[in-house]
Amino acid sequence: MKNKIENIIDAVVKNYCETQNAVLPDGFSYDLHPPKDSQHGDLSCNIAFKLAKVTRQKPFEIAAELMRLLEQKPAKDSPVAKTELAGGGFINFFLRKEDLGTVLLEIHKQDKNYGRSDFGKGKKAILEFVSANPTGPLTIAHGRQAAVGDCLARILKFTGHAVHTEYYLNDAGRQMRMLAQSVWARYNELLGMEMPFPEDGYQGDYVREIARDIIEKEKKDGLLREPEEKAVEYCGLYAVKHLMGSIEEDLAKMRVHFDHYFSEKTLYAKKAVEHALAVLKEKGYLYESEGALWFRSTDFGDDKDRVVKKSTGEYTYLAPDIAYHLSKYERGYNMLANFWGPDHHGYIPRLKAACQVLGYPPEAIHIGIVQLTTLFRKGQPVRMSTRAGEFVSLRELYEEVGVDATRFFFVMRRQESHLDFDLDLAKEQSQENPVFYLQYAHARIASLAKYAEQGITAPPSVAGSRSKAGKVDLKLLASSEESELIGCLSQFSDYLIQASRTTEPYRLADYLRQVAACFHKFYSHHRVVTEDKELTKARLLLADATRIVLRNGLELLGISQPETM
RNA sequence: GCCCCCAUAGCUCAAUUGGAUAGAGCAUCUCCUUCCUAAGGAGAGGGUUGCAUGUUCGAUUCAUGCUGGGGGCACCA
Repeated sequence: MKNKIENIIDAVVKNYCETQNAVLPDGFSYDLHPPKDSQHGDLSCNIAFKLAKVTRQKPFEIAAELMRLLEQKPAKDSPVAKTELAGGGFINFFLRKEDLGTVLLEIHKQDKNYGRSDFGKGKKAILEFVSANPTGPLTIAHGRQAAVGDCLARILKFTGHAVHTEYYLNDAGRQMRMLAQSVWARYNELLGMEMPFPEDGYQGDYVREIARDIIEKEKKDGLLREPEEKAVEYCGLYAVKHLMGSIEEDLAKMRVHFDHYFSEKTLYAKKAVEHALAVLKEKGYLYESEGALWFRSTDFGDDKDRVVKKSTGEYTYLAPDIAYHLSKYERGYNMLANFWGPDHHGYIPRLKAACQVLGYPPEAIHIGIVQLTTLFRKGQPVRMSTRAGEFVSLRELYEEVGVDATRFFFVMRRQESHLDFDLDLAKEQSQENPVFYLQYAHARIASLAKYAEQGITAPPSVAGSRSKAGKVDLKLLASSEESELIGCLSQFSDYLIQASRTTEPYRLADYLRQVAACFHKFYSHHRVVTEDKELTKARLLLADATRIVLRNGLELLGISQPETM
């Protein structure tokens, strides 16, 4: 429906430009969407204001001229019932009720595909997120990154991108050695040997448990008789395997899927780091100073140039990371999105710089921060500290409040904003809980459909209304609540595109709340199943279209869609 | 000291690439159920969008400065 209006407007604008001898600049665009105030019509357009910039004429006069042209050459088959000039230059379109409602038939026809678009045009996107070092269980912070990244992956797929998700596994650095040494120290301690615990070692109980596992399930006290170097290495490998197992288990429980776990180690094995630095050098962004190798990241807006190879001959963290991103480029991904914790804030400019050198245009690079979460219990913040080993793990969270609430709370705010997570609210199965508000709407519709099927007046079932959808009289859905709900449902795809463009899944969560609110409002104002069979049919169609949007939307958020509550 | 982010109702947050009278939820108060799930709905109160200047037909949105809060400034990862 919107497309039809767009075509009409485009034709008139073309016509107008010819009479004015005006040429539209590149990237010229205008808005066409339902206005906040439904009194302003079903679709509102700001084209006159935009044209004013080009032709330097008054918006109101332009709009008046456009209206004149519109009336002069009315498009055949136009769904527009009335056009109105208002607010100093807005052109408002009022659609015929029966045309407005055709979106409901569209929703039924497309069903699980309703909301899909080709916005991404098949672009190959690679999403990297979580990428937690396997030095402990996943934390709440990782959980939010997981939820945001996974939702975005689902949304990008739905909006026409070829999406690949990856977890970058730092299995080669100093923290790995520290983990190995920590486990080795606990191993010795458990066997009654004297051994000081490493100064910056990992204090958490899980380290001791891993050491105990090695003793009980694998080696008994055998490691003591091996060369220390080998024993430590064994501890490290065992710990990584164990921790990654637990991490993957958490992610699976959270319904977060990764297509690939990319090991940092493999970069060294393939000499990929040398290769990457050679590329930088070839492009002229590498230089030597004070015995170290530097990347000239300041050419791309970084504060200072960055060392990639220390004077000791070791690589910094940045070097393999550049190699990793070169691999993304060489594997053909033309859009990349990374989600990191706030501690990586200052690291963004240098990696963006690197990605640009490697060949990515700036607009294809989306490196974003997912801010921290503070848990609240009884109005008080819950203390979390990884250092002391007393953190609240992601597992504890989703086991306490459930995966649905966990995922929803994690994505319901813009990811760059700090999140307050009210544990009591998330567990409460009540009106105050936003995730239940959505699920309740879905369950209500399911229940409504069941009721309709066994209704005394024998109205058509929802399934039946689908097959006979063409016979539904859409004009009957004329109340403001019904129009509002229809308008809301028709915007599903717009919001998904917006979420894709900004890489912000919270926009979908926000939209679904609108859908649920519109439905609840409609439901409480109008009885769906009545003696009036035609009206019942139309309203059931509307309810079922709402169900489809809610289901598709919740699916994209990775949240279940209960039939009963 | 330098750089980045944030500042909207008492609280938590929205406001569609700059659009019409800045909206929800919570909290406070009032009301709605012989009838499809009241886990819902209707209404009231609550705002100089931190301050100032500028750009614009139009600014919560953009620019500059200031105030207040958070984070970052490694040959760490």
